[in-house]
Amino acid sequence: MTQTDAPEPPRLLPPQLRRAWGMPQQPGKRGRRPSLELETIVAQAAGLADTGGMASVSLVRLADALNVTTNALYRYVDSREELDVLLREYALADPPLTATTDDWRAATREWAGALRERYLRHPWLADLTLTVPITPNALGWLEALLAALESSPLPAPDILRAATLLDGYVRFQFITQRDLGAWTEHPLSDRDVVEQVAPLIDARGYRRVAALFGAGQYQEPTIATHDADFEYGLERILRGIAG
Amino acid sequence: MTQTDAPEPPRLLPPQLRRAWGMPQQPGKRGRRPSLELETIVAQAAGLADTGGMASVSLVRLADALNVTTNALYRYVDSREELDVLLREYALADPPLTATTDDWRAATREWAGALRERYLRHPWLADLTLTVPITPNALGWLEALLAALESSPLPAPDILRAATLLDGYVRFQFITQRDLGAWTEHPLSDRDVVEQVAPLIDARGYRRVAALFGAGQYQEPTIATHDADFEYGLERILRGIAG
DNA sequence: ACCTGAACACCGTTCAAGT
DNA sequence: ACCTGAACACCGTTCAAGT
Repeated sequence: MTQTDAPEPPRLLPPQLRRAWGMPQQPGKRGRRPSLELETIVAQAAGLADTGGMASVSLVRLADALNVTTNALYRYVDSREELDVLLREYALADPPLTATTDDWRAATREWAGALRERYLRHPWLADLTLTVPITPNALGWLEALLAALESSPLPAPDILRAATLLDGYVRFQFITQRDLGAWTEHPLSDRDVVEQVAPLIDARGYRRVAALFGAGQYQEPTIATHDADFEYGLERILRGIAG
Repeated sequence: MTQTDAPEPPRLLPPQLRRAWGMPQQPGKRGRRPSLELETIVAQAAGLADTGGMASVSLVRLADALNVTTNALYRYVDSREELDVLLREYALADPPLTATTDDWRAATREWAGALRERYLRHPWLADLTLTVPITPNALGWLEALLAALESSPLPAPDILRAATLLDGYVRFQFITQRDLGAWTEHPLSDRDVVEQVAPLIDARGYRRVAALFGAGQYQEPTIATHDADFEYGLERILRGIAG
């Protein structure tokens, strides 16, 4: 007896995606009612991350903050990995509305600025493993960017590449600034260290790097320079795209 | 009694940097001779990472592979964090020689290609936390890029920003391709899933994303398209920089 | 069906020995 | 000075209960 005439049960999305897409897990089953909502769990996790960074988010601490046992969380989430996916979705909630302007540069700049704000608000967003957008909010951001680029001179096959370039730029630019900032606050950035390293740099013959060190370009970035640096790279990319 | 007339002992670099710069730790002290070399430890760690990814590198497994106790490693390395710094240096060993050409675009392309090869050879390089270059090999790469950009039309204050842009581009471009590739091999990329997600995308009104899905642009990137995608973004950046 | 208690196989790190 | 043994405070995850 073959299986062919038994109608294929509609294959479900993997649970990870199902949850991210907000689909009910086991609709209408009965028994003890859950004491938590998935949303409050994710919100709590985001709160922990906002306060102490991604390093302070663990299932143990999360459960603790929710007054539950660690294991109880596995009723709501399949794994730590899925929690991360949901955290990403949380930070990307309410993607910007599709722009209606004809000025694709302005629309793209607006998009990039909005995404950058998400990173600034939830710096841990940069710590989540980059994944191909397949979840609703991530796709919402992609949709908005595609809309912005629609009036650009780009040929169709280049639009996704340009979108990837822009999305990646916002991300890595934020990371660079964040880590550079962390370094500046770090004891290692003491003038002392720079003075210690300088002769080593000279010894290696890195004269261009030495010049940068000498010019103090490695020190004390301010918010103003942060914004200017962000704009700089974005502008170059826009010009490059415009061809 | 003040401390002022006691000559300040020459402040040493933090041990982390000292080791990365190859300076002897406690020169000439005597006692039991070390059974390991720092270099073999780092090489072994890199080997583990090459084989099983960054996730398979732990002090426990590393010590095991070296036939030592975990704690013994602390004679050579201050912390796991320092091991990561040294791993980065390992992957960036022998930075490219400073280019002598006048063609800054060609030189920059060459630089970017060389860095990309490092990522391809040691994919875990992308998993290490990005830090401000203060170690010899990282600075060597920066020096080479600054040299390449020297004949460009960039004003001096923009050179470091352009360098950051290029360095970041190679990194995030690699990450994007790697993760997209991992996703394509992943069961989630089944045609089934795409078919499952498609109606959800429609329901959200993401018509541009839906078009991409329909066109199959989300599927099966090849090495050829990888190279082409890399070139695409690099070319845009170069054009943007050239102004 | 939910939640707990107990347990497992891992982490990185520290301390008090031994040689 | 090096290395070991033992211990600590953490991880994520699984299983067998209890209600």
